[in-house]
Amino acid sequence: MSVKLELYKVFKEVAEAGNITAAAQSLYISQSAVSQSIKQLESELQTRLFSRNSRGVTLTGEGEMLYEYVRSAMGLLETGEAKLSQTRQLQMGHLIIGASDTVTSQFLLPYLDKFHRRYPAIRIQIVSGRSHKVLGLLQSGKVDVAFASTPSEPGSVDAFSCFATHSVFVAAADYPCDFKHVYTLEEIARFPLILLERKASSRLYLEKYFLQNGLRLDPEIELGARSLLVDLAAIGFGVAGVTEEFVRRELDSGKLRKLKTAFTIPPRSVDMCTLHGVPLTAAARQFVSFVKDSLGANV
Amino acid sequence: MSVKLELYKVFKEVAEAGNITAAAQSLYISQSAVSQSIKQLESELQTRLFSRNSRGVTLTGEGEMLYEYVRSAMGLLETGEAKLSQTRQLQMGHLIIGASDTVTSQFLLPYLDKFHRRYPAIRIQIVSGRSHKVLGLLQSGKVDVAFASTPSEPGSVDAFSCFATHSVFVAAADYPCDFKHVYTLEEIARFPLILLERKASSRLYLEKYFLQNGLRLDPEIELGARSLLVDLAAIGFGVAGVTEEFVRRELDSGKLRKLKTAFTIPPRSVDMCTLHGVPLTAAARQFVSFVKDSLGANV
DNA sequence: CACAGACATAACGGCACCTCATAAGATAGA
DNA sequence: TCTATCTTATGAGGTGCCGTTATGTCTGTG
Repeated sequence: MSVKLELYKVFKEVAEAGNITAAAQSLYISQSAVSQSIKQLESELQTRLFSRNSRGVTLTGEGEMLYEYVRSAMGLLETGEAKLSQTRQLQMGHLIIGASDTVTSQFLLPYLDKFHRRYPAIRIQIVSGRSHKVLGLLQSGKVDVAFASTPSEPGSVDAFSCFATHSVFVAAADYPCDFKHVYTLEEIARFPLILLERKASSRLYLEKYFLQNGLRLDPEIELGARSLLVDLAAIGFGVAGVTEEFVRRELDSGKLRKLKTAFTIPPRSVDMCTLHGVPLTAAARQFVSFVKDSLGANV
Repeated sequence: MSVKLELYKVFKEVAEAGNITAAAQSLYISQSAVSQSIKQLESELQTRLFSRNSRGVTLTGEGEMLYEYVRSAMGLLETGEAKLSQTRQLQMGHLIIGASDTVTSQFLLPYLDKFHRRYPAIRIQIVSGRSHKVLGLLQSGKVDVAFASTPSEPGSVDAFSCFATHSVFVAAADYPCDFKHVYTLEEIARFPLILLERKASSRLYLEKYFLQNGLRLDPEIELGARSLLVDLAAIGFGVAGVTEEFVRRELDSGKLRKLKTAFTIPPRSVDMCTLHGVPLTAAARQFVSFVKDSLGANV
């Protein structure tokens, strides 16, 4: 493979033209240059590739064999370049997003829908997972974009805040509690609590906040899925610690009511994260600006 | 495909090394050159192919896609070159010979056998056909070497005389004729004759010779295969016009006897023909010198 | 026999590529 | 936090290669 690859390009052209002069014209170089290139290639391969006659040149047996390989190889490179060009024009491509189910359904869905309608040739893949997991996938290059709260290592990822989540406590409208009363931390902690399982970052965040104020959270019920949490709260099992943005519908419909509190848990931001300094694929780049633009317009 | 192919060689190396400096060492050029090449490739493809970080470089999504194509393409070129090299060393290849069945069995066989034992990796293919047909195949490049008598266009083919064939008339030892008598053309023509079918060049040659002397040959029996001719003559059907060299065994064993003639039909040469000015494949070249050397040694 | 067409050869000139040198970042270890 | 040592990027400059022009050689063709 020490042969200069440019020579193969000339070789292919000559083989197809069957005529050095014509090949030279196709290549926009002089006949002399082509002649010399073929000579050089033959010398480097130590094989006669063409037989010359007065009406042009013809491939020898060996030349014909080589031509098949060269043709395929050039074809491959050409299709590679073509695909690259398509990708650049977002006419194909692959976008892998890491996000939790909640973020996907509560926030991402409309963007995915719009993006997919705008660029139907781009395959979108969602890898489901919590903040920590998807950030790991981002670091290892398994996903192009990750949606997470509280990025662990701020230095290595670029984060764009998409929306804030507020932790609140809710109960069924007919739950035996005073919705007019302004509850303290201690009072909240004494309710029969319904919380997410401990792996969820919002649960950990909540627990941490209470602990900072000297209180241990001891939930009555722990659940894995957010929808179950809402359902149990709605039928009056107790007070649920939830993210306000994700129960907006139930609050609006009156199915659940928010408890007034004397304290305010600082909101947490859900960020769209990409690896710092690592170039995105065209598709990912487009998706990111897509989301940023949409959010920027809304502000 | 306007991209300089050399850049792909560099690209592949860098992709595999994951490190520009290391790739530069593998390519025996400076790090700077590699850096510039990658930059140029990315600019020409208008696509970021690598992401740079302090410990080296990594392929982007697009780069990875392109790499697969480039790797395959380079692989193809490499195997092409490898095959070429094998061919040159006669460790593989293809040799197509055009010859009549008679020439093959009566003359070629020992050479084929020896050649094949010497270069077992070379596939030998025999295309069976008479002089005219195999010369046509030679002209159109379907065969590398053709064995024929009386080449039609002396200018365009190189012919090497392999052996002479002598037309003679034979009969069974007990055939009612005088083997002491010296026959004239007319006397021969009056025998019940056994000849090959008219397509055979030796038959045509014989007919032509008689015609030049004002005689039409009117055979009793016409046959397609030489062995049948011998068989029929042997059981006394008549006098057969044959090529002496091809009935040597029968003459020696006394199964057939030659009739003495007052005339001598000029011998015809069977030539090994190759296209003039057209380079042979390594295998063909080797076979031709093989035959020439063997015959030269015998002379 | 002259001419046209095709490939080969020779000599030269420019520019692309490579090298050297240095800068700029990032990481790891003290 | 500072330094040593990786990495890649960039700048400047020389030279070898490649392509150009011009001419030679050969072969069919009118």
